Amino acid sequence: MIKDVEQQFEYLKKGCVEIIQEEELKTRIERSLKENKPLKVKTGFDPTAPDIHLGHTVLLRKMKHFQDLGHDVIFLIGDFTGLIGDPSGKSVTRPPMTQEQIQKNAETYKSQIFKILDPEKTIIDFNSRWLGKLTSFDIINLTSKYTVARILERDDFSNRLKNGLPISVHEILYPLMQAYDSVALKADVELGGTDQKFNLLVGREIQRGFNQEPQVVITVPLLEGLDGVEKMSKSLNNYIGVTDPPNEMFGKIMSITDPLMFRYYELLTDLPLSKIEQWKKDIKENKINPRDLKSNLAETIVRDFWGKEKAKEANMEFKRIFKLKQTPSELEEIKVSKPIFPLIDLLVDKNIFPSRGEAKRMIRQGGVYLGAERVEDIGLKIDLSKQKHIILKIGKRKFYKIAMK
RNA sequence: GGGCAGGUACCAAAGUGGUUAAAUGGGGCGGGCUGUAAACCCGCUGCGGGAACGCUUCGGAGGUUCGAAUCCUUCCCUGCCCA
Repeated sequence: MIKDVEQQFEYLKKGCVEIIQEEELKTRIERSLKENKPLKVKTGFDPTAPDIHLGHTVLLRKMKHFQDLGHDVIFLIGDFTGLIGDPSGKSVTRPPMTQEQIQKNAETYKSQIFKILDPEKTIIDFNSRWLGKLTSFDIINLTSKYTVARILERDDFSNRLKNGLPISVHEILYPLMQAYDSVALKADVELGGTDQKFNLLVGREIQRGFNQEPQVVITVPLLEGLDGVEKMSKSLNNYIGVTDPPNEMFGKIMSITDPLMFRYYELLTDLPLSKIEQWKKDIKENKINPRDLKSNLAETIVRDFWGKEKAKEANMEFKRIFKLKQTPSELEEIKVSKPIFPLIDLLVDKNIFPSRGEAKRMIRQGGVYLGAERVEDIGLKIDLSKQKHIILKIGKRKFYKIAMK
């Protein structure tokens, strides 16, 4: 463990967008060292989306850095604030989650976050523990410590206000509730994505209101998703999940754009910036093929989650399929009970397409292949009476093996 | 409580009695070119049907009409102004 304040500070600062305030962080580190008392570092997570993707790992990696230095990291599951949902314009109050659901999601989180965090050093907590106990009096007391004008400063709110969109009262409570978490935990530091900056700052104000020393706020960048524009999220379906199988993970990374590749290098690997800058130069000067750099990135990331062997295999598999145009060595098998049946039926029954219209459209457009042949006829029947199985290919990357039961 | 403006497909946004399964843009998907990159080109994008065609959609429920997303009634929702 690093005993020097400046060194700790530098270690923590790397990769952050903002630290509010830097001096305060140094002071806290110093005190923590002197009193031999770890800092309490809080990070909140949504209870309804326990599927961790690479976007979350940017934050998790920073949490890990704090753990490396011996500080206490609190993985806070917002099971109570989840009832509100971080304001996003869709101002629906979500039904409360049952105890079982919460527990289940927590377990899922555990199984995923410990690919990065140290299980021994991670404290998992739930904010319903204190938010659920607040009385009406407590809530009024809490709301008295902040003003409407300041709440409405929040980007999302001011935009909606400007555009004549609704803002429900419960939504403006969200930042206050999240802020109260910091009071309840007596947090020294709160970590979050840059989109959380407002909420994190309210935490400081509310802590002051409760006569606590305001937390240091640290923001980390939001990772762009596969499209390279929107932030990575499950709902936009532009994500790479930490539980994605090696081949899938590898493939997804290979599909990103070149600029995004550098972003991923920066935020998802430990490579020094100087190296990354050098590569950018090399590409410009045609010294290096971006494709090779990308497969290197893919292998590096897959290795972090699946180990060296699997990562290598994924790389080879990728080459086999896309470079050598061979079929994957392992593919999803579809078992059928009849030897002869219309292809369309299969496509819909096995949920490859949501409707017959969609399936027909795809065939008409030449996106369906059987074996090496592109399917031309919508009414085509699959015949398994002469061969054991047949390879079905949808688009460029989906493969299935059809065989008799 | 009063006045005004709105609620259209994944999103944005046209359409104000038939020619509208609903313009256009974005997104998504497929094809071509490639490095599963970018850019670019072509196509598709409610459900069923091989097709002809049929069926269900324009906040909800009723109604007028041969015929409604378009007119009427009512309810729900949103924004703005006034109180």
